[in-house]
Amino acid sequence: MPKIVDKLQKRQDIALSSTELFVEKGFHKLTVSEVALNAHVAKGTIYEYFESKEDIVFAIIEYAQKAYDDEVLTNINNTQSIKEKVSALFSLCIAKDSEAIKRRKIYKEFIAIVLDEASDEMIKFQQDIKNKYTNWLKDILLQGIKDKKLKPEVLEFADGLFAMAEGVLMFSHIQNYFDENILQLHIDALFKLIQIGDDKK
Amino acid sequence: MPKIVDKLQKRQDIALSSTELFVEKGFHKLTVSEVALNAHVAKGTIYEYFESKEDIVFAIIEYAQKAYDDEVLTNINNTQSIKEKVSALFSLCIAKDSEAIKRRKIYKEFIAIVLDEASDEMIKFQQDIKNKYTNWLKDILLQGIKDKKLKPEVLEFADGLFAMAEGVLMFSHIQNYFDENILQLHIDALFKLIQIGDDKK
Amino acid sequence: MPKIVDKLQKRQDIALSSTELFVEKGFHKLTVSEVALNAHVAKGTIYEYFESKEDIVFAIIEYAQKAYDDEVLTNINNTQSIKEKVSALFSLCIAKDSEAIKRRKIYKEFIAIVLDEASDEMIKFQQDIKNKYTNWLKDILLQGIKDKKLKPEVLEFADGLFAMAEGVLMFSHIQNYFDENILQLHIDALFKLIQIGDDKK
Amino acid sequence: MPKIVDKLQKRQDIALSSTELFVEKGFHKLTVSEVALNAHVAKGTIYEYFESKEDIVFAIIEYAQKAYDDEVLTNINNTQSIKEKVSALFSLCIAKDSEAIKRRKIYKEFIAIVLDEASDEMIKFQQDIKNKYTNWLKDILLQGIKDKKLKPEVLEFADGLFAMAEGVLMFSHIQNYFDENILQLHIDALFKLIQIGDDKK
DNA sequence: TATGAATGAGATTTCATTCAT
DNA sequence: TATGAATGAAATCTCATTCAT
Repeated sequence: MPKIVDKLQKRQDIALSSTELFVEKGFHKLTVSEVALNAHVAKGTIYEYFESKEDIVFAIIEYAQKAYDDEVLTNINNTQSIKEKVSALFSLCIAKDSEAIKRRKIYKEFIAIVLDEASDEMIKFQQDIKNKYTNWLKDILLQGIKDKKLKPEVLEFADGLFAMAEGVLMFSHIQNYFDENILQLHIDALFKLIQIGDDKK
Repeated sequence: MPKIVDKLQKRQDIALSSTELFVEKGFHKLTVSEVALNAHVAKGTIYEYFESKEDIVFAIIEYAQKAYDDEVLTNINNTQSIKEKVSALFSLCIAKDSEAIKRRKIYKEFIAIVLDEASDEMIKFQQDIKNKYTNWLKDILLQGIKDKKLKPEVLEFADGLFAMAEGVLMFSHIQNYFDENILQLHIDALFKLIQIGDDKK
Repeated sequence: MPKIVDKLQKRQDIALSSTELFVEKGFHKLTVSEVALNAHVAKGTIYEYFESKEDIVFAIIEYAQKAYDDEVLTNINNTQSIKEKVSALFSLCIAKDSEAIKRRKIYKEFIAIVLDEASDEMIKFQQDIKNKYTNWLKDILLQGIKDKKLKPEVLEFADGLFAMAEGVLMFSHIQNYFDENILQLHIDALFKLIQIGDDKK
Repeated sequence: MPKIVDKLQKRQDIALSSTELFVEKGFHKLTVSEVALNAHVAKGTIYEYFESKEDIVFAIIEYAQKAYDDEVLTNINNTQSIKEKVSALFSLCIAKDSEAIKRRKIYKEFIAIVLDEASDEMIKFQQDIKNKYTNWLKDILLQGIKDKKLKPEVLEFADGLFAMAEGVLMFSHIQNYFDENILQLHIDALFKLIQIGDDKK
């Protein structure tokens, strides 16, 4: 059993050490040799911990996603207003710091892989993310409804909002696109319609 | 005197003949040899009409997009109600016929390429599509506003709607996803909020 | 018969028009397409006047050599002293003007081809050049002997001098090599040994 | 533990095993596939030891040159008279055995490459050879001067002699050229002029 | 005679993966 | 468990030459 822990640990170490590299190069230009070099292990060793290059990249993505999820949850809990919570939920598509840029790149690379040659495992992963975030979003909105701050119809928009965020991400490499806080604007516009009364204050 | 060839025509012929192949295999698994075989020309001939493999794929995408744009415009003009027009605009993300499936695959492959290694030319192309469709959408919505069928605020949702459609596309490979008419539902939900009066009828 | 003249003329035109190109790119990097483009004829037309790419390049070299030979002869006749005549003979390996640099490049490229894959025709051409120049050189030296300005043994050095000049050429791409007037120095050193008496004046 | 390989040794093995092949075909017609076949390794393996085809060929040339240098030095030391030492130095341009023919071919191919598309590295290598041999030659001549067997002026001919040898090499493929011992004749002629007194004995 | 579209063999190089040690 | 040498399939692209028109 400690052996298993060790294996898992090393797997994670390798994946994490190559995250930056993956961000820079993307799936197709990342080579297994580079990953090995970066992790200070031999090329053959990589295959003791991963089944294939795809497996490596998937692990990188999973670890990054896990870390991001934790952070998002924390941020949601640390904010008060509904809109802030929603923004925290979608920070991937809103934030401008370099960490966010890196994460966007990882997520976009993930989507690129899925779009190009979706494996069942990856599709499942994508679906899980979608469900997880949509559920969190619904929880937030439900609370807003309970607190009479949002109209009940708002629930219908949870999925749509998530899709919108995803769509915004797909344009994020366009020059100046993020300068304009696109998703935030969309959220604002939507909230005008679904908030109850007192936004004017 | 030499054989006279309509170079543009032949370029299109080659691109079109390989569209199916591209849909099946995607950018990375498509080989120039296959394209040549498919077009019944020699490998070298391909390079008389295209500069590189990327050029081939881009041509395939461009022709497909052009054909789709024409169809969309026609469909928009052939429908009456605003909602139908909007649905026609987004038919890529709504339709279920095999032709639509193929087109979705092409578009998704295009996005995958852009996400993975965006060339300026491709980004520009993506941006142009976005602008074109958003403008068409705004025209439709404006008409709705003029006809007092839509609240003026609706204009703010044009970009958001487009992003939403794009996002929906990014999930379109998920099992059963399309059975539920996702984007149509989102549009319906949104229209409830932005239509004036008589939707209840 | 006028037809033949025309053919020859056009052959020369094509060759001459591509001389500059050949100087720039060398045999392996020169393409037949470029030659055609440069001569304002179609690719196929080239093969009406030349048998192969090698044939084109050989023609370029031949015309250049012919022109150079004529010039050398003129220069030899226009100078008085023996040493000047010898220098005129070897101007290819001595001169520093851009025209000379171009000619050196052509000749060196010719040697490169011969060294790499000597065809009988090319070897014969090289041999002819060698014989021609050696004979001219001998004529000059003979005159010097007759005029009692050179020791009779000097005749033995004709071949050696030519080889020396050829060898100097083989280093001519070395940085600063030509600044030092290498061949002229060698000739001067040799003349000290073979001149009769009065060089000190 | 992995198979331990002396990378340098293997690099040399591959280069040496392909020397013959290189002699036969020259740079442009030598293919990496052939090199691999010849060395009984896979094509990919070649690239574990060499960066490019040019790198392979350069290695072949370097190893051949190194071996030749050693041999020349030995031969110089094993002979007594100045003229013999000089002949030993230039044995590349004099010897008639098959080994010498092979070495000439290698050297000529090297010159062809340098003439055609000189890389800085290759030019430097050529220059180093030139300097090395010229220095050795000067050492020999200096000893002759010290021993009062050669006139001091002879030193001025060191560079010229080397150029002459190089030049002779450039004609070495001409039919019957070597039968006549060309360079030896040139050397003899020169020595008549620069030797002190007693050559007649 | 002139054209230029078509050819297709062939070359270099990359890199994920395997496996003997 | 760790290694890293070896693999070899596969991919893109070039270009001299041909030939139907």
